[in-house]
Amino acid sequence: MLILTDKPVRVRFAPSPTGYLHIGSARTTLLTWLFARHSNGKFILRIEDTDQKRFVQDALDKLMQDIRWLGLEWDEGPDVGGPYGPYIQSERLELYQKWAHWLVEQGKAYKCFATEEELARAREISQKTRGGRIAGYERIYRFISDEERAKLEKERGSYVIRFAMPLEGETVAHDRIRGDVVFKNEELSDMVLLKSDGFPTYHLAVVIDDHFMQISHVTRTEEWLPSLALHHNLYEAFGWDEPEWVHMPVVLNPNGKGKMSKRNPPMVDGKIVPVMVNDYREAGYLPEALINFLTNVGYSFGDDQEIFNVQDTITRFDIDRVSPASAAFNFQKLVWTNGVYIRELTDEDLADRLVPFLQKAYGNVDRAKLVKIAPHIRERVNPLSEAVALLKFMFNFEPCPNDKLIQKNMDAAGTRNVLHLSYERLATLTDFSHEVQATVMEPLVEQLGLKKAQVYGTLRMATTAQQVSPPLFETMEVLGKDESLARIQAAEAQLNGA
RNA sequence: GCCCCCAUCGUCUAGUGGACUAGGACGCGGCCCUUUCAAGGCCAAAACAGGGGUUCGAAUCCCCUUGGGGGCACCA
Repeated sequence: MLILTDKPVRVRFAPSPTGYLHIGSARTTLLTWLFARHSNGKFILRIEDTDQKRFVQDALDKLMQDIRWLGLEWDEGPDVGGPYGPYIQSERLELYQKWAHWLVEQGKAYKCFATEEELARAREISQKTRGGRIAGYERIYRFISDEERAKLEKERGSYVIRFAMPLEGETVAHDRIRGDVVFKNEELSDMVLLKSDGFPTYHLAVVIDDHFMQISHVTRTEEWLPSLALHHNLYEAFGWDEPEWVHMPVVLNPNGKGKMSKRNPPMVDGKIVPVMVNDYREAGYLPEALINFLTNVGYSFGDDQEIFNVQDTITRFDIDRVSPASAAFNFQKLVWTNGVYIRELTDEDLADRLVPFLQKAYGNVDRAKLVKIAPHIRERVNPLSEAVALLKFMFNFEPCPNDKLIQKNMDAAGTRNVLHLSYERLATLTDFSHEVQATVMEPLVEQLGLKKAQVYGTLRMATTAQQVSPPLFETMEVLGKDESLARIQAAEAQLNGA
């Protein structure tokens, strides 16, 4: 692909601080960040808080926390500063106001005094008389005389500033991954640039900030494509060099119907698929797995490799390989990817990552024990929060009732017998390793003429009270001889009492 | 409704006019392994939306249709 700009790469992620980070935003942020890192450019975080009505306390902190958790560090931003600050739009109001009025002076924008009612009426008339077309209905104050304008300003006081779009011809903007995008000017509206409260709209703020922050490439999702004509014309009106446009595909629901949305959470296998990055962290998805997975939503390296680390991803990333087509969120593949990463963790690392989940559920946890059990649960905890249920027997053991103790095709007497004989054999061991346990237990199974599932199932229920647990002998080894035998004995006693 | 974007297995995708009897991965199905649950191994099913062109030759280029997505605010 031909290089359209030789300016140093400076790209930004510009969220509106309304809550946690959306998984779709995370994907867009990731691709933007990869582009910056690959190009040795700058990745900038800018906060677009120009809607006072949507202000959410704490949202900024949550947002930054989520982005950092993913490992997408920014070079310039609200907390780290930088040469083009401030990086919060509400702190840049004067700039927007100055340039909005400059456009008015140049005759490229105008003050609009329309009330909501006037606008509604104009829209209605436009719809009726123009074959359903509503573009342009808002131009009621575009062509009035200077005298009228002065009069209205005196009478009404408040106004918005609208951009005067070209009325005929075409607007053509070039997108890096879509090529030329053509708009018929007669279809376009005069959008509001400066609201009556003096705050800019997104359209004005984004163009001014991107210009003054020297943004080289505007990366955002497809949702913004319809306003590309406006932004393109704004650059022209200001007489500024246009950045390169890069409109990325959106992330759709797992079923491909509609954007991922937390308001209508997608379902897979009857379960809700998390939409916010924060939910993935709390469920126990590894950030590196999320990054790996997200890289392949709407992007691919072109080979058959599925697992790659961040460093390789940065090195090999090529923005021209971003697909123009929207992509469904393949939740099952994310789960699989997460499993791959979990299995690659060392015992220590896995234990460390497990601690917060177990601590939350059971209070203080013994890390040394976790390290010991780690190899036996590695392929059984995906996401990590599943460890809470799987390891309950270690941290909050509650003996199981007799009916659970008694296995398929067995009765109380048989079960008691299994427990008793197992106890006797295991009690003789000085080495309680799982290998040695097997050497005494396998012959017992044969001697009893029972199935392994029956004998081991009985012991599993006795020692863990769980239908599902790590492998039995390994589990008893970690539990220790004393504790294991005590539980077996207690189970037998419980059965005797019945 | 109008405007914009998009179109290969169920899903993510490879593919940039001949190497395509279309490759990989997830998922699904089967078999194996197995003390539960996983993990793992092997095998299989599964797609170029349709129609016109262009070309010696089209999954690849063009047009139309259809389908999907996005947008139509003093929200971003």
